[in-house]
Amino acid sequence: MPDLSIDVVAKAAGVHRSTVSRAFSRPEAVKSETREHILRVAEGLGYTMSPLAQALRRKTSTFIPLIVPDITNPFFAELAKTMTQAADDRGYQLLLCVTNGDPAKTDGYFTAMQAMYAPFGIVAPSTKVDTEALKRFDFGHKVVVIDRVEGDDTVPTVTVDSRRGIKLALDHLHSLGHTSIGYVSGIAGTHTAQDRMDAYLELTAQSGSMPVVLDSGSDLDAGTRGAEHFLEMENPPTAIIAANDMVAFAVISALGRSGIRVPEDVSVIGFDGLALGARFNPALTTIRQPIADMGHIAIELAEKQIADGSVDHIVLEPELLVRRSTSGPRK
Amino acid sequence: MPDLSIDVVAKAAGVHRSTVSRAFSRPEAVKSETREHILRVAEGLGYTMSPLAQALRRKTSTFIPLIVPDITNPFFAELAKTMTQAADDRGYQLLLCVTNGDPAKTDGYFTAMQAMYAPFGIVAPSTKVDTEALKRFDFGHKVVVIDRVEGDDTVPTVTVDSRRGIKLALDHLHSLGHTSIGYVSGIAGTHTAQDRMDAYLELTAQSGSMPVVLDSGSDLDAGTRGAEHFLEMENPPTAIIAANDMVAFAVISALGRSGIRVPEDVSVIGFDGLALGARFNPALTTIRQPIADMGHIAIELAEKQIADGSVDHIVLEPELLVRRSTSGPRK
DNA sequence: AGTGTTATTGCAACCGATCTCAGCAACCGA
DNA sequence: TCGGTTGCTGAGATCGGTTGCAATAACACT
Repeated sequence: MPDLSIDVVAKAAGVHRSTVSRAFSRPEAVKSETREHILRVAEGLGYTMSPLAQALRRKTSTFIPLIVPDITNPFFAELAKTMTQAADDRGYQLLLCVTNGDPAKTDGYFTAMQAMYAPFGIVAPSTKVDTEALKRFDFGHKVVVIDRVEGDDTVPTVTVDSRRGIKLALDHLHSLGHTSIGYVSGIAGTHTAQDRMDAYLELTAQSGSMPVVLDSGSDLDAGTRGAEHFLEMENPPTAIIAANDMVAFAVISALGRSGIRVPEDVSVIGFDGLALGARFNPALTTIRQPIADMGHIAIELAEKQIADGSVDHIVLEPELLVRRSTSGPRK
Repeated sequence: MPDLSIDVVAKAAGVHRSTVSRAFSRPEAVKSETREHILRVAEGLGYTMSPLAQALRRKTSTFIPLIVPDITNPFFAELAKTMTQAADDRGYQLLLCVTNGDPAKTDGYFTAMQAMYAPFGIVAPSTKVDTEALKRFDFGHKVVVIDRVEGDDTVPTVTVDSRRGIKLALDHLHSLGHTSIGYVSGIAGTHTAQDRMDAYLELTAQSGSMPVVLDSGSDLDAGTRGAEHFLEMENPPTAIIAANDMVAFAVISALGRSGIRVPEDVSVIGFDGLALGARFNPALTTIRQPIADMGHIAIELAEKQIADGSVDHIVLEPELLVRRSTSGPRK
């Protein structure tokens, strides 16, 4: 395969480089028969334009980084999946960047994304977003954040209404007859995690019951610790809200290890709506986040910001997904 | 932030472009004090080289694509995670490409990877690898496959010894007293999936028992169907080997829905060793694949092939990971 | 001092595109 | 028929680096 450059196509089609370039990138600027001829020749040669060269010259590319802390977490995996699709649909190439929670790495990805002339980037954080860090980078590069951001309206965000989600969970549990409902907090130190916790505390207080926070840690073992705490209680709650599905899994697993059954002995409800939940034992009742929508919207927000400079903050509605991990309280 | 190019650094340091270039890319070709001076100036300016421009000129980049069918599948997610790390360590940038099993997309990624001058790529397939497709692309671009490849020794591969893994599972189950052991096949139509199945069939026959294939499908619902099949049997096996952890999850979940408990009523063992398995209910006994090693080795194989043209086929040893989903057969 | 090496650095072409500007036809109205 | 548009294409500079080659300086040796 002899190196295929714009010049060989040009020669083969008997026109100048610049005409070939236009035939591809600005079709209306070329007589249509010329264009078709060029396109045909290119097709025959199996030619495609070099995204590198394009990016270099245009100072803008179609690479768009998605920065996630941990791809092993199914929430981010599902997000990545739908976003790859969404990006593809619009002619972008998603570059998945995994930071493992290391802020230095996040920084590195930001500079890399600048160097690659990414038109914008998406960040799904595991910690509260450092808006200063965001600012440090040439703000010609837009970023949209999948979380709430505090005290800074200049960056577009997508989130789901945490309070509403927790309310759905609480209502569901109440309607099943539960009155003592515990809470195990989330994996990450995000605003979202914070919001869910706050919502739980407030709403529980409002309904006149006592909040029971089984664990408020923010690492992967919160679920396990929450379960341990539960086991030590004299009067444990009859239901547990987990701040996210992964934690719910861990809680149920740890409980099961001690012979506590879900939902017979205690109900557990998650938050996320992972596909995996349907295959858990028991299938997990949960608050579903519209992950696919979040992906699409994140990209739309970025494009919108570029187009007209507007900075939106979209808040999506979660929904209750009843499966098998919740039932009436044990008598 | 005024556009930072090699020229502004050169001017600031009082040397020529090419010297700056060499200071970065070929340090030994520059007098050490000059180099240090340049580096210091660059540092002060916050300058980094443009990977795009470098790749364009050098006709080789540090972008290395990892092509996976589905990032939502924890096996691939874990692979991606360790590979990002492994790639990083060696100065590569991993580009995660998700095909959703679409061969056309795979093709697309291949051409894209050529265009980006990727030195090589890694493919973790969901179907039998189409070696023809691999060949169609300029073979200057090396590919290493994470699966066995049939009838073609020109592609480096990494796999784990399927037969050995199945044997470990069988031995474990036998040692617990099981004699009737069923099998639910894997998600993907890979050679690996095939090998596991074949190994099960052969080894079971050798031990004088009857193989019981509960489902041989290759989609996500194999587990569910396998469980249904199990429930319909008059004399169901007392243990089940699932071709991979995800299937095992589905089997256990579906069984649980019908009141069958694991491991009390039936033992289930998976294959993969996903971290998730530890948080399943019950924690999953499984055959662990050294996923992290596979990632590192894949990259090493690629580098080795580039260096000396050698094409290796590495077969790794799996290991038994006993958790809670297996126990003695029910009396 | 004269000559041969070797270590450094500058020059300029090149990678594969884009884009401004200028040139040239064809076309329009007067 | 002539000046003014308009539509299309070619020239050539440019994006941010790399690299072979030439030039110069420094050093060694006879």
